[in-house]
Amino acid sequence: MQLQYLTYFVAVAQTRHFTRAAERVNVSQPALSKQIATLERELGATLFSRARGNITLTAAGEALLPLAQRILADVDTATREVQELLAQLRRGRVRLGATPSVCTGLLPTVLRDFHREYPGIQLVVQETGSGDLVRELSAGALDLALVIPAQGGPAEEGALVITPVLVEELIVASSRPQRRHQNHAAHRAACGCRTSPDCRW
Amino acid sequence: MQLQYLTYFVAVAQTRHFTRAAERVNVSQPALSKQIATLERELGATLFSRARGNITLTAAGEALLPLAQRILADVDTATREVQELLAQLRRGRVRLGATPSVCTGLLPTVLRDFHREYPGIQLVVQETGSGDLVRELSAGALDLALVIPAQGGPAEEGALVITPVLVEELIVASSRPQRRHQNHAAHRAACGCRTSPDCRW
DNA sequence: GAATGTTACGCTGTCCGTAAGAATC
DNA sequence: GATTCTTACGGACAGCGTAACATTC
Repeated sequence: MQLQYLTYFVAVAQTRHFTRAAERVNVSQPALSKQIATLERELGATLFSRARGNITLTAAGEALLPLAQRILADVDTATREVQELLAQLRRGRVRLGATPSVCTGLLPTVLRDFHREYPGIQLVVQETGSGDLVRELSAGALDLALVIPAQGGPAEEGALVITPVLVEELIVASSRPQRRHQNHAAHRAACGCRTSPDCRW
Repeated sequence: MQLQYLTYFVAVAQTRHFTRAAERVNVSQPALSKQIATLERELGATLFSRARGNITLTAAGEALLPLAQRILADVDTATREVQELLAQLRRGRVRLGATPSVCTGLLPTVLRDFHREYPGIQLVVQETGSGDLVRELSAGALDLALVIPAQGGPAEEGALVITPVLVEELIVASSRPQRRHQNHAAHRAACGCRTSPDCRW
């Protein structure tokens, strides 16, 4: 099954005329005729009753028409929706908060990549501590904040949504041989992974 | 836009894996990969975030998925509905009544053609006068009757639906020169055509 | 013979599979 | 080095347009 078939089918059904349908879909009349024949063969059903100068839909054609129209409309909607989404993604403003360590270590690369992909998005970055960031987020002064969660792992904070993004290993360097910091195992158990599935860093 | 694109797109969206999606739709992985790329180029939007071993939908992909699924489901429904309709058309019974003149002149050819196209339809033909036919039709003993309408042309008869099918010229043959029967002009005016648009005889 | 749909035929573009490449773990 | 996605390339096939044909008015 091809979308083209349905386009041609609907054109003929609406014009009740092969030649005029061909003009409407900008194709030669024999090409359209053949595609309709292919569709009919594929369905195993005659779709049009070809009386000279009086093309009408058969029962099978009547059954197909509404679905064909809906399918074509959906295809149109699909492309349009994606386009509209892109248009929205291409302009706007994001107020992002982050801790000093994040701002120094991770943000520069991420912001560069983001700006390259969405040059129309205005980025406002605020650098302060995790506590302040959460408060400003709650107050609506920020859209997004990269914070270091309190001991015990991520948890819901009122109306805020928290998504684990990155788990870092903290290593104790010492002059005496020593095991890795025990919190590491706890972190992995809490998060289930080293890097969140949503994280592209 | 091709339906194939949407099929491949949905497969990748559901498996979150190009290789496994390719297996599911029975195509080589590079072929699928290329089609997805074509779809993305056509929409002007990236649909998947390709992180190694962690394919996820982008916002555009999320927007497209439900519509793509609906379109594919509709295509499936369309073919199935036509098939079911055909199955119904292929078996059944029609009780047809007709006047003696119709049974003699027109029916044989029509019945032969009809039976050739719908060999599974059982045809029961009853031959009697127009009055009786209408009565039996009203009583539900017939499904269809070919009658000669009362003078004055076709009209609604209770719950019956009447469709003009054929207008015949009646010629007076005489030893003296004479005009065509005057009713002929009246008939044409009433019916608007010599043969009804629905008539293939 | 004019109008209209179908069949025939060669051409082009699209899609496919195999093979090679690139990137990540 | 194994896995996984992308790029390259040659072949097969579907769809197109022109032309010829068939049919009906």
